[in-house]
This record gives sequence, structure tokens and C-alpha cells, in this order.
Amino acid sequence: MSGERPTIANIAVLAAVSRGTVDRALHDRRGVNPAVAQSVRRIARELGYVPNRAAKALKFNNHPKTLVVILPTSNREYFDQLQRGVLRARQDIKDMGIAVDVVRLDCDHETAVAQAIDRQIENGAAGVALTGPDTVLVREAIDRAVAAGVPVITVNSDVTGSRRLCFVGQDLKRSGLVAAELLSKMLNRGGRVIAVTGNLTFRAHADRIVGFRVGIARWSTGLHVEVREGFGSYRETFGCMQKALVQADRDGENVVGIYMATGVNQACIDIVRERQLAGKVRVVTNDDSASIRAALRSREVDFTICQDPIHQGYTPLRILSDYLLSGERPACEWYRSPIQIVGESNLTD
Amino acid sequence: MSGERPTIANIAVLAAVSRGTVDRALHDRRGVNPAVAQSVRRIARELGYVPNRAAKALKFNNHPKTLVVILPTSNREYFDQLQRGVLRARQDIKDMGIAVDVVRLDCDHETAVAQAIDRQIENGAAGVALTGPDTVLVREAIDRAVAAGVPVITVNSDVTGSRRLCFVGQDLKRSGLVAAELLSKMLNRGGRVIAVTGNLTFRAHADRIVGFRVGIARWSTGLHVEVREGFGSYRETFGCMQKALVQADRDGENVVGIYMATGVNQACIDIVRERQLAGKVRVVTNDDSASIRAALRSREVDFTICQDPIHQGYTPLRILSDYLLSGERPACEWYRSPIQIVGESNLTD
DNA sequence: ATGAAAGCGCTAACAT
DNA sequence: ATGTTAGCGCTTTCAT
Repeated sequence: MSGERPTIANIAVLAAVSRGTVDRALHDRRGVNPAVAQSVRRIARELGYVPNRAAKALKFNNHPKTLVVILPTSNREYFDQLQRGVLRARQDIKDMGIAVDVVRLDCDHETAVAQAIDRQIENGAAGVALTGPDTVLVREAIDRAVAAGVPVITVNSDVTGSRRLCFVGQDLKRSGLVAAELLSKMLNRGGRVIAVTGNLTFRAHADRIVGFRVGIARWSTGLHVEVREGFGSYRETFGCMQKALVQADRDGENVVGIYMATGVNQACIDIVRERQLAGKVRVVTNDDSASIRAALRSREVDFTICQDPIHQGYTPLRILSDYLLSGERPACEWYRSPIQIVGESNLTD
Repeated sequence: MSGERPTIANIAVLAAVSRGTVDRALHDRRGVNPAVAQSVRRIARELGYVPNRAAKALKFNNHPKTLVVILPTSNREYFDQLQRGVLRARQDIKDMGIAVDVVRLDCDHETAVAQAIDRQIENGAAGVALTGPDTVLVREAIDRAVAAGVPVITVNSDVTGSRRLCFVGQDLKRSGLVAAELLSKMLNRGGRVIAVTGNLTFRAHADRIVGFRVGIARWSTGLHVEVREGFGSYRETFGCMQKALVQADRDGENVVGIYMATGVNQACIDIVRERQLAGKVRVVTNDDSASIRAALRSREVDFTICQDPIHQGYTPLRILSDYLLSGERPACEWYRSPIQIVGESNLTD
């Protein structure tokens, strides 16, 4: 083949036009003779032209592009971690003439999120990554952004049916499966396992439980699952756990394991501590936090299943900047963030 | 502060010299008045000057730099995976005017490795990442490269005492700890655990066992560790396992767990299969391979501890290209690759 | 509708 | 020893 690495100048020669015209043609800008545009694009395709990212980046230095990340103020510990991933990405792409802004707001408030998206587009954001509720208002705001030519990526929790570029987050069902495998393999005897979740009407919460049930059925011998909802409040979570333990006593079945699938792990940990269940009951939780780390060290928790918040912060920005620099759409719709199993031995402080 | 983002041109104005002189001063090139050089560097420091990577990258396109990765032909499955990480990095830095070559050779042969390094330097490699034996010859070759201004990174297995930029690989002692935690938590009853390794005189092999022993002491109740060496051969590994099982019978102690810390996992898996120990004995292995995946699915292995070969292939090239582009030395001497615990539930096919 | 040219920040070749 | 200039590949005026 032609040894020449394809560049705009290169294509310009072959098409017998100027570099400006090639640029215009390749970017579907107006003011190009359709026939010329056609032929330019054909040549580009034949040469396998891919824009040089370094050159484009250098050019951006004129008028820097800005990517915006919208994150919740809730679940502070987790999203602070995620933000560290964002900051790392910011460093990596700063020299590409791409700036990164982080906006934190109450993401449970759907209108707030939708408005934030609209505002960022108005301000000229070149791309948006966000965590928001899976509701119509948010979906419409995302679709408006995409229609305006601004790529959007959902992080940690997807907005289904929207025209976002892709979703970066964990496979929650799989996460539930992992919890089940761990508990099953730690518990060869039978008995009762309590799975505490937030609210089963939320898809995200339900998914983990679905996976967990499947996993228990697949790997355990004689474990029974008892699901309880804590609805995101400490009080209710604490209460439902207590009731579940009493109920088990009454039923004459031993509680041998606990799966804390909820955000309010603290309530569960406190129960384990108060009742001195450490060592008697196997406990698996989700995510990472100071109190979970402490519980791992004190053996009140055996394993916690993490979703690599750093990765979730870093990846979307890399995808967006790649998109800006090379026009390449992400390879897949769903970037599954790794499922990390963490015990006391591999705590990474 | 001065709102001006610091560039060479910028510094040149402040120092009242030309851009060329600034470039020379900042790169300690010869032919600059020491006093001038001093003042230029001072101004650069005060402005917090960091070279623009995109610009440097674009410049590289003139005469592309080449990074070389030297990998073993042995342990094929693992290093093929690692090479995939290398190829991914190659894509990412191609546009930076940085090419990546992969050389595979028999890395147990120290002279071969040392010669390969020398040859690559002679060929004008801009940086080298390598997996090689921790011997004097290799260390000297690395130091020669570094002395010639070519940065070197060791991958997967370190060459201690060498002047390599950094090491990217797993914390093997930690890996042994993790194995111990898993087995301990799966085995509340007491009994004997067989740990199969290659050759305890090799630091890398010994490390895992050290960690494993510490971990068993820390987490288990009543587990006894029996270490066997297989010396990297299938036959010997198979043989020593068999002997260990017979010995346990004779001693009247149940073998309840197996830790396969060796490269020849296959021998151990075959034993488990032949003796139909699946379900009776808890098994933890290292790394990932087709046969281990199969064993996970057939439940002959409970968990395998992986060291993220993709990461080990990707990271060194990122560090090297960052070094070329920004002159930044890596933040730490040892990039610990993540310790992944993989069961049947989180096999990533 | 198209061409020409300037410039992003840096470096290497050339000129003084 | 230092200044000047060209050029990496791309985009964006400004001219035509």
C-alpha cells in the first residue's frame, strides 16, 4: 500500500484541492461542492485516515474545550473517591487543551440535574459526564445535549433509553452473584442469610438482590435467603435487621451470613458489633468506606465488593477526550467497571 | 499571579533571550552561557513551567521515537495477555509520535536478555520495558541503558539494584496473604493445607509462601501448612502433590485446602480431578489460564488470584511515554498491579 | 466554493 | 553562545 501516513495535506494532494477544503469536507462543514466533498471522503476512507490527536490537541490550546462532570453530593465518601479519578484524568488531558470542571449537586433532585445539564450546554461545554436519576426529565435533558452535538456519558448509574454515548458502571447483578459465591463458599453448613437492601422498587437495588439469589441457588448448599429493605435510612435499616434476627430465632434457624447490599452499611455493621456476631456470622458488604475498612480489620466484615470508583471517574473523561480528539465513538455501550473483592489482606489504604 | 500560561516563548520574553536558548537551557544542552541558563531555569521554575505534551508529541512525528518491550516466550498464556495491554497502550500513544515494538525471547537466558537490551539501545530505542531474570548481567545491561539516557522499566519481575525507572508488578507477599485469607475463611474447621510452589530458593516463589504462612497464622483456626516444591516441572509437581496427600493420610490429618502458588497449576488441577477432590477440598490458585477457567467452572478451583496482566502491559508504556513527553519521572518506584480475586462469578471471559 | 496563510508549543537545523 | 526559522498536523481566519 502507499507507505505515506495519511494526513490532511496528503489527502489534499491526492484530491487536488487545498487542505482547507479537505478539512471542511471531512467535517461536513457547509460551503463545499458536494462532488468534491464526496471524493475527498472517499480518498480519506481508502487511505484509512485518522486525525492526529496530538495536532488536534495542540490546536485546542487556542480556545480550550471544557468537559463537565456532574456528581451527587450524597454518598459523599464514594463520590469523593470517584472525583479523585476525575482529577487524575484532568491531569492527563490538560495538555490536550481540554479542561475539566466538576459540579456537585443533589442528584436525587431530577429537575436540578436536568437544569444543570442544560446550563452546561449553554455555557459551551464540549462534553458531559454525569450521575443522575433514571427519569424522563433527565433523559430529555441528555437527549437535548446530544442533539446539540455535545456527547454525554452516564456514570455509576445509567439513564436508560437516553442517547448517551455510553455508560460506565458496574454490573450490579454480577456484583450480587459475587457476594453469593463468597458467602456460599464460606458457609458449607446450611442456615439463613439475611440480605439487606435499600428499596426493591429501585432497579439498581433490585439487581444486586436478583444476582444474589441466583448465586445462592447456584453455589450454596442449604442456605436460605431472607431479604429486608431499609429504604436508605439508618433507623429503618437498623430496625429491619433487628427484626430479621429475631424472626430467625423464632423460626429456629441460625443466621449464618449477612449480605449488606445497601448504601447504609453502617447500620448493619453496628448491629453486628452490638450483637457481637463477629466470627459467628459471615458478612459481605459493598463498596469501600472508612467504617467498612475498620470493620474488615476488626473482622466484623469478611469481604467487601468494590466497584473501582477511580476507574469510574477516570474512564468517562478518557472516552470523552478521545471522542473530541479523534472523533472515535466508544467501542461499547457499557464499560463495566471491575468488580473488586477486598478482604483484610488486600485493603489498599 | 501572572495569568499567562507558561510556555517557552513566554519564558524567552521574560528572560530576554530567544526561544532556542530557553530550550537549550531547560534541557541542559551544551553551548549556553551558564549565567543565562541559570536565570532561564529560575524563571521557568517560578512560572511553574511544564512542557506541553501535545506540542512535544506533534514534534515527535518528525522522527518518531520507539519504545521496546522485551517479553518472555515462556509462560505463554500470561504474557500473551500482557501483550494485549501493550498493544492497547500502543494505540493510545501512536498519535504522540511514539511507536512500540515487542520482542519476545527466552527470558530465562540472561545473556540473551542482556544482549537484547544492548542491541535495542544501539538501534536507538527511546525507552525499554522488560521482564528478565534478576541477575548481574541483566542489571548491568539495564544500567548501561540508563547511563546512555534510555529509561528502563522492569515488568512483572523486578531486577533489584538496577537503575530502572520503576518496577510494575505484583506484591507477591500480599498475594500469598490473600490466598491465606480466602482459604482461612472458607475453612473454619481445622486440617492440613498443602501449598505447592516452584522453587523456594527463588525469591519470587518464596515471597508468596511467606505471605501465605503469615496469613494462615493470622486468619485461620487450626490450619496447618505443608509446603511442597515442584521445581516448575509437571512431573515433579504432580509427584510432590501425590506424596503430600499420601503423607497426610499417614499422619491421619485431613487435607482440606490446596494453595497452588506455582506456575504449573495444571499438575495440581489434574490431581484434584483424578482424586475427585472437588467440593471436598478448597482450592486457591494464581493467575488466569484456560485450564484454570475450566477448573473454576467445574468447581475444582474455588478462587484464583490474578495480577492484571493487561495493567502490567499498559502501565509501563504509559509511564515511559509520559517520561518522554513531559520529562516527569514516575511518582513511585513500585507500581503494584492490582490483586484480583476471581471466582466463577466474576470470570470475565 | 475554494485557496492561502497563520498559528497552537516545541525542537532541530541553520545562521550569525 | 545565541538568534532565527521551519515544520510536526490541524483548524480557522482572510482573500479570492
